[in-house]
Amino acid sequence: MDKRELILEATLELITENGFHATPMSMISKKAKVAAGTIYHHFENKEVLLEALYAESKKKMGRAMQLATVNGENYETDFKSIWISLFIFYADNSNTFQFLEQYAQSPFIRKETKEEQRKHYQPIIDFLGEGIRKGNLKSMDVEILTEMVHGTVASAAKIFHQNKGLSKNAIDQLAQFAWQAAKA
Amino acid sequence: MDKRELILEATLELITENGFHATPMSMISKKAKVAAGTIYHHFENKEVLLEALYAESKKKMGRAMQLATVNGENYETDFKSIWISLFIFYADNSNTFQFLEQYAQSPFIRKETKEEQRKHYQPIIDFLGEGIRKGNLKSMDVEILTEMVHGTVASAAKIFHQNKGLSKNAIDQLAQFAWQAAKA
Amino acid sequence: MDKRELILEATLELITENGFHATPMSMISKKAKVAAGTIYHHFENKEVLLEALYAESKKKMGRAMQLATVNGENYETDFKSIWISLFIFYADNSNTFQFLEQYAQSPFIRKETKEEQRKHYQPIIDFLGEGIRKGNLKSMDVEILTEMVHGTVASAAKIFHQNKGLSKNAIDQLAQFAWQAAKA
Amino acid sequence: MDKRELILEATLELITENGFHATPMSMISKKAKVAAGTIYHHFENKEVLLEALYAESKKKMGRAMQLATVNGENYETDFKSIWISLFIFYADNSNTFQFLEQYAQSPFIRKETKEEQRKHYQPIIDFLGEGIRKGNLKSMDVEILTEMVHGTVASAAKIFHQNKGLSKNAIDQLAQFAWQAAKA
DNA sequence: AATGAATGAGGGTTCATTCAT
DNA sequence: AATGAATGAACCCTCATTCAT
Repeated sequence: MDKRELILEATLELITENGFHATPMSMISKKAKVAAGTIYHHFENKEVLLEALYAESKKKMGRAMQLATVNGENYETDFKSIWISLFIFYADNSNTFQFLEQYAQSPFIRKETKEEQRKHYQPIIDFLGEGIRKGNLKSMDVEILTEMVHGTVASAAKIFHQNKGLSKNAIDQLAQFAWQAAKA
Repeated sequence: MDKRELILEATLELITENGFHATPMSMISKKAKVAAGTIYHHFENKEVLLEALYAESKKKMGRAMQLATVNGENYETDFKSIWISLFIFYADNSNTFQFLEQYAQSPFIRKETKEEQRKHYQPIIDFLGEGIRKGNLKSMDVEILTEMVHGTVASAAKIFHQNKGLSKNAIDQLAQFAWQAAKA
Repeated sequence: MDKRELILEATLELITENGFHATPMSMISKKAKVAAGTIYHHFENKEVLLEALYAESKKKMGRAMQLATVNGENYETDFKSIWISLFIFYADNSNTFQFLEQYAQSPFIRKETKEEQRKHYQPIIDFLGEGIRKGNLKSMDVEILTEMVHGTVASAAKIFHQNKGLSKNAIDQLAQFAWQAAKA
Repeated sequence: MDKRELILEATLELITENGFHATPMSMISKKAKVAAGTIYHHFENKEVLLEALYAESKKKMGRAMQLATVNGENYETDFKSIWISLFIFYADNSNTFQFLEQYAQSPFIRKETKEEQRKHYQPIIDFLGEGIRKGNLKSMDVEILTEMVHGTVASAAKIFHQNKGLSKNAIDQLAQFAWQAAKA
């Protein structure tokens, strides 16, 4: 397996468990079964490693949302489909979820990196923007609405991980929670 | 001013800015204008200092919510009043908000500490539980509903701090967002 | 004894023996019988430690030259007296001599530090300048003459240390060597 | 061009600029446009590379002095001719000069290597020895005299490089400085 | 209670060297 | 002969904590 991949994986696991500063490079190298110096062949330093992990995670999140079945016939159905896709991604990838939550606003990630990775989030912004224009959603600033809707997914995922699971019914109820909040 | 208070204040400010591990005790002692050893007269070690800060912050949050005018006449009005009280506390105390968000789930805070500080949160759980029983709110697990509603406040506060402000109108709209989500 | 002094002394000894990069801070701390961190209480980092040592050494050199008996009656006698004073300092302080020779032009010492420490050398420049004006010495650029005369002292000191000693006679002969070179 | 030669050249340039320990093998390999491993095909390790460079440099110095026109008619003229030949070599090859000055006494060069490379210096020792015997030069230990005379060349070269040049006149004056110092 | 110099374990990072290709 | 990814020991430096004052 690619060493770069092994390092990123070990980093994700350790960093969500211990936090950035409580995860020494030596611990990462041990978990990745790689020499300490090898990490530095692939990542300039610890910060760059973190940023690479952030970029990788955002990319995966973007891909997950594109798996939602959106056919444009019924806005509510499409909305819930996207909501559930993201929820499932967060539920299935607890480390990635925690990592993104924790580092989204941290000073470890440079503004430019965040800006650049925003592209993976653009489709959902567009979808909500369209909903606002068409009158399906509340007439709000689209950035604010996006943040609020995303907040409902994040809260739901947090509950999922605390509970170590959630029934199909409960998930649908939470999607409904989000939909009623956002709809016009 | 009490040295203990000065230390806690300096810690809050520095830790939200830099994170736990990127905030040396020496930096705290400098900001608090206190000798390094003095911190250890008031707090056994760095972790204990953090836990004390957590307890203090939760207490303040609890007090803020008790300022809401809840008269029991109209459930929706009371719901929004509490929602806005908490939001205002988070808006006015950005460091405390950030700190609680960041460390609520971090491994730095021992489970027992978290459990103990839950008491400050009990009134709102009771209020929502009553709403469910009375049929004002969705019939959901009260813990789940509480987490979801709290999530809307946290998202709103995050937006407030990113935007560096939010109009009265926008705040009311966000309270409405939460209410429509939660109501039966 | 002052820890700062102990550290400087250990550094001088080790650095002349091994060179800057071959002398780990851990080695210095061990020789000075001081914890590694203690060095950093007295010197910001390794480079600053080196610069402090340089400044200290230049100061000592300046003091040594002021011990020469210069009465202004006979220029040749005064010239040789100064020459021998500096020679004796270099002979008696082999480490300081080696250190100054080695680091005088090294990139470790910042230009500003060198400029600043030049003051300890000013008296001899003045003395040689006066000799040129009065016709006692060759009519040359005073900086060049100073460098050449200093070179003779340095060469003599090098010989002294290689030979592990030099007779009074030989020293006088070398002072004479320098005088004949420099005199008009 | 021969890779061995490229490596030696890169090493000379980098080592005079940064010093031995501040010049990683990777830096040398990059400058020489050669893979890291390739250096180890030509030189057993870093120390051996340094010693090879030392030997090469001493050889070049020896060759330069042999270019002096020495016809045995006038000792003073021959003395100055040799002095100037060496000076010109040091002036033209600033890196080699610096390197030899810096590493002549350093612990990096083994005694045996230094002994072996002394052969390139033998002709000048013989020339000065003859001058002493014939009464042209001061009656001194020939090794001491050689060191002192060489010191004047080295000082002159140092001045040359600091000044970034020196007039023909000045050079003659410095040769005269050396001659008056050494002559009987 | 308060101070701050001192400690030394442990962190991020570098780099001489190896070895499979 | 030549390559360059990989190694891991060793470096500089930081910082939680102690303790004599």
